Amino acid sequence: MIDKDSALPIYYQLEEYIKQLIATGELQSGDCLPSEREYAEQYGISRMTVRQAISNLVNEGYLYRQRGKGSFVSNKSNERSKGLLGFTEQMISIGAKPSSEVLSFKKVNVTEEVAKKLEITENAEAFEVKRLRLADDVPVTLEIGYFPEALFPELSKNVFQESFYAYAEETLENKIDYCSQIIKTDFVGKKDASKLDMKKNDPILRIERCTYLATGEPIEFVYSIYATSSYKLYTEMKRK
Amino acid sequence: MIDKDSALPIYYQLEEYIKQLIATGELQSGDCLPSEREYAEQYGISRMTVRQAISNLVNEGYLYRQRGKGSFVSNKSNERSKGLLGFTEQMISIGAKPSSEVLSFKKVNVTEEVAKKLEITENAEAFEVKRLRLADDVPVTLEIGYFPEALFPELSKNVFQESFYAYAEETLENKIDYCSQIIKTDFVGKKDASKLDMKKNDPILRIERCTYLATGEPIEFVYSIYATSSYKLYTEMKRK
DNA sequence: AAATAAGAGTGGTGTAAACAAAATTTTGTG
DNA sequence: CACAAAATTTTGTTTACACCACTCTTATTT
Repeated sequence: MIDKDSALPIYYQLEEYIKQLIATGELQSGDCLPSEREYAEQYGISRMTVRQAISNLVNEGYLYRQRGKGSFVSNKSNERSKGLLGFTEQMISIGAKPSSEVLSFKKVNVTEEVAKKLEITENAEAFEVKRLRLADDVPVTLEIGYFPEALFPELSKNVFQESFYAYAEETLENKIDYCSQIIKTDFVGKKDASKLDMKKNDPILRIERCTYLATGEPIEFVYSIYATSSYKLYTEMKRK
Repeated sequence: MIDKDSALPIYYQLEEYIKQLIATGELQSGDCLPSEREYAEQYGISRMTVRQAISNLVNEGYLYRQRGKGSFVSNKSNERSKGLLGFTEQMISIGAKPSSEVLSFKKVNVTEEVAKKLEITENAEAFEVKRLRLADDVPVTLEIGYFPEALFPELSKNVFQESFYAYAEETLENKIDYCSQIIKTDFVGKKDASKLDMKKNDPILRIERCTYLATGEPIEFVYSIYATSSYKLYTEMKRK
């Protein structure tokens, strides 16, 4: 269970072990975990190491603690969202087959608005990518994305046939951390309607999304429109 | 700066101190913090205590760490969203004056769908509240909310003139932790249109929101429609 | 029988120390 | 001067311990 000679940290091994118990149902919602001292004694490790494992799982929403009582499994721990996912990842997670049709790919000088969002100087270069994205071959969204040339000098059209998030996490040392979105409604125009198999003036979601690294550095800014007849937007927000 | 005799934990005092340095601009985006050992020595506290403070700030998105280099201030640390906010809190945070008009308030036996969302038995009792909510006296959303009678036996109409989230956090021991939302577009009906100062068939956002405690226990389920001509929905998602 | 006190168990906070791993700086050598 | 090795500095992991605050059960007292 716990291998002290492993290259992986002990607290990480314990984390994965507890996650697995939850996944298999051996630990159910509301169940009380063994106490920190019990874990420490059982595996011959320090209580602080156990605490680190449990603290991480609390931060990730799997567990919660109550002083004087114990640590417990959250009700939703096994069905909580996986957090921020790119379109490709999102489709896979709900069991749909994602695909992308790159409508255009070119290097441009960014507009004032995009420059501001990406925190780069106006007229700096960025890749502009227009994509139609499909779930199980049904078109659900049209996107125009901007990616700073300075961050992704090697960016190519191929990347957008696959998952950009996966590419970005490979290329950059720092992982993707979060995104912020502005959502409003609108009517679909004639051109976009035909691409999305909609009638003109059907309602759409218009979303502006900016994605950031843990450093706070923006890595993409995307305008998109969603046909919500075939797609429901799901978001989760954490308090404080 | 650090008061060892304070009732407040040392790590918490250090957290607040560092947050303040960021807020006042003494620590700017990308700046490197003093090392953990420096902090420990300077304030005569243990390095592990310093680590706890910094770890918490990393989790909250204020800082990020790089092994061998140091701890740094995130670019966005001073302008990150406050996370999940109720309508009242949200309006205050953007400087608008929130108000509520309670259209109806009664105890009902919940429908199958609501029972499922609130994880209570079908036909269990809950308070049903219909509200029109305004920002700076402009109507922006219509809500029908359900609140389990078992959790809030004392719930009264007055609560909904104010902020329900504030009431819930006072009443319950466990704090509100997160919410999940399903968002889609629709056209507004005749009745709702008049209440929201809209024309029939204007586009709206239809949102189903369920709010949970850290235990995973649902405390409210709300159907709402938003007139996004006067209101933009803002969400933030964290990765992993 | 009810109220109180004591004890045991839980997570919360804090210390001191050691070594590992990664990045940087200094030093030594050719 | 340029390059490599060594030392230093950083965060990362882990241990062992001590005491506090809170919750619950049990024993004692009233």
